[in-house]
Amino acid sequence: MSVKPRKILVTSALPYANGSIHMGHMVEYLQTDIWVRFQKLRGHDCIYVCASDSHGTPIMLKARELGKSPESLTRELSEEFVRDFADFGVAFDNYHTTHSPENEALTVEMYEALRERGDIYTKSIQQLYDETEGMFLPDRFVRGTCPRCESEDQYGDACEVCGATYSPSDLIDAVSVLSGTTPVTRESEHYFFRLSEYGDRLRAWMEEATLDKNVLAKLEEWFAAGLQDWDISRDAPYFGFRIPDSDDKYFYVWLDAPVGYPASFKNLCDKRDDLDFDEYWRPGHDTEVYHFIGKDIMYFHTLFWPAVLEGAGFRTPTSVFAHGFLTVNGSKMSKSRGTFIKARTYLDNLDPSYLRYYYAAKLGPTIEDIDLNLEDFIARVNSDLVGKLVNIASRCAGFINKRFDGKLATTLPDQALFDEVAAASDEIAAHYEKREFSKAMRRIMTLADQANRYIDEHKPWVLIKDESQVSSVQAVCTQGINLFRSLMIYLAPVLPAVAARTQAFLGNDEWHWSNASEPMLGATINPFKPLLTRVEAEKVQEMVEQSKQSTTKADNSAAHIGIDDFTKVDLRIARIDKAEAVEGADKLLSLTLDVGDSTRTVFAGIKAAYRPEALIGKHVVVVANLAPRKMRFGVSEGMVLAAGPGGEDIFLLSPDDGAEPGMRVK
RNA sequence: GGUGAUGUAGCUCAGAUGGUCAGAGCGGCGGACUCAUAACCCGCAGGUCGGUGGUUCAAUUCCACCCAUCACCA
Repeated sequence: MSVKPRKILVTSALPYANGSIHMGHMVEYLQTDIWVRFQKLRGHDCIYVCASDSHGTPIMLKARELGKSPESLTRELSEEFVRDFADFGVAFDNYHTTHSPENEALTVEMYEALRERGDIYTKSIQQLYDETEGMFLPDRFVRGTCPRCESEDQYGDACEVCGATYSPSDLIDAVSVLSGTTPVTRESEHYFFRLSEYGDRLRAWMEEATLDKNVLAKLEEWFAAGLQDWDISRDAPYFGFRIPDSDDKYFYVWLDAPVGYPASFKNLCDKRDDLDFDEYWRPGHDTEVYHFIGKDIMYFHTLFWPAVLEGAGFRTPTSVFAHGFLTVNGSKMSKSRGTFIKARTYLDNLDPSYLRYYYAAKLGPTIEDIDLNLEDFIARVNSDLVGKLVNIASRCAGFINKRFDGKLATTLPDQALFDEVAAASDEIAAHYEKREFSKAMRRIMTLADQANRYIDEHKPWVLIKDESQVSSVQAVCTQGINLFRSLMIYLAPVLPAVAARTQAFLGNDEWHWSNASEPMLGATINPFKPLLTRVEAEKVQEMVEQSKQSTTKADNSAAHIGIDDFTKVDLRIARIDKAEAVEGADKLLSLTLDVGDSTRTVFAGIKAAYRPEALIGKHVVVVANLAPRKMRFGVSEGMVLAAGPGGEDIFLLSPDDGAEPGMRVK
């Protein structure tokens, strides 16, 4: 190609190092990897960097819970991440960590540049403080009763029941998740970044960044609400970088996390002598920088990050590409259903090529969620990849190998058909470039259908029986193999492993995107071995089962308790005297219980499983000394024991005949 | 609660300044073939395009409201 290669730097969002990589994460890494491989195949200089996001309160606490230092926790997880990604064929040019000297240096440099400009100021704020733990509490570490709907046990930032948003101090009966004690309000000096001053520059940036319309809509929404300054500091104890000139203030993890992009790139520059950091991160160069992210972190990447870069004298991203979330079988990933599938669990059972293709077949450039429907996954992969695509090579290779000594013909019998496939090159490339992977896959599969139809029409298995027609068998199969080869080149970004096997099959064929338009003739190919085998439904089932197991194991691993702990729970037999639906509650039944010496009212979330009238007279087990809870519908004075995942599958515990209300369970 | 997105055949998804825009793949059914990892080829089935109103000669496509799902609210 005569076109000058573009210089492109691509990133995926940094995985947070406090848990394993799962199928949802993989949407992003596979989407990015496919795009990067496409750019490389086109001959561009494309660099793909990533890193582990290694700071913040959740990591600090997770490490403490496991009895490790945050450094070793994040190092171990990073090693796990790297293995998972590599096994999925995600080919980073560099993988680093945000807990690195490069990141600290760049974060401090940006901070000081912003401070010099006057874009940093301090302000005293009030925040909840856990006196037992000796630390300020992030919103998610405070729970209590929603101030609006009075639902209990809600997070400090929002109510999951009524959707209200508020600050932790608004909660009724707020409790620290860490110590269980009631937090107090304390003042603390925090550092703020004047994001509010950046409205015009951000607007200018979003014009030139050619963002997806959904991203733009979201940005407009935020602009309409008004840009607020950003609190970039956190109090000690905190796992992160200390703010210069301060003893006990740290940079908020979201300040240094995106700096991990240039920091990882810096780390790569130090290892290679053909890369210039400034060419990619200072203004005034014609390099391109793209961030692939999930739709949940758009705020950080389209407002804070460009503003910080702009203010600190760095270049802003060329664009930010946001994708949607993953659902499995139509719902959020669920541990109890076995659809919360870790990357490693998948790899233990299935070929990564399957998932790469399946995601590609569903991904577009929008923030729409995509669904991993496991039945559809099996059907789609087997039908498209094995039945259609690989089949083209499989049905031609035998003839070439057995009858023609592996030698391809020197001309194509149907140049027009080959030209049609070659002519799709630009269209498919345009789809890849715009991240319209699903359109690219559809186009490629339509061409695969044509290839199969061609073979069907020319019937080499019939021709081979007529000695005078033998040479046309070689021609037809050479046509088929060339059609297959071109399609595999188009698919190489999605299926690098299958592409590599194909290249070996074709005699170590070297590939560039443009090779798809040039037939391979007269060459000798190798014996055909299956390039990809079918997805086995049992393996998929096995993967789901293992995903269920890994969570039950976690449930069972709860620490042992002593008999003293158990006897603290006052379990009593109770008889249901009255049961009725609660007005306005979808799940609750109001139960009036006879517990021997008294009656009490208990709300139980069993409406979907039991009809009220069927419960009257039934004996159940109740936690009698549970602190009364005020609910929207009244006070619940205990808890009825039941098992099951929920919904219609809830099963009340009941004693054998003879047990009387008030008897203690022990 | 506010804001945004999504809701099209059993499944996964395309689609249009409003008028051949009711489609593809898979599944299903029927047929053909036997080179191929029971793959491939031909044909059929058929969903009032989430619901209710409205604008219009005409709406799945525009508007309003409602319902469901997802996300964000720094």
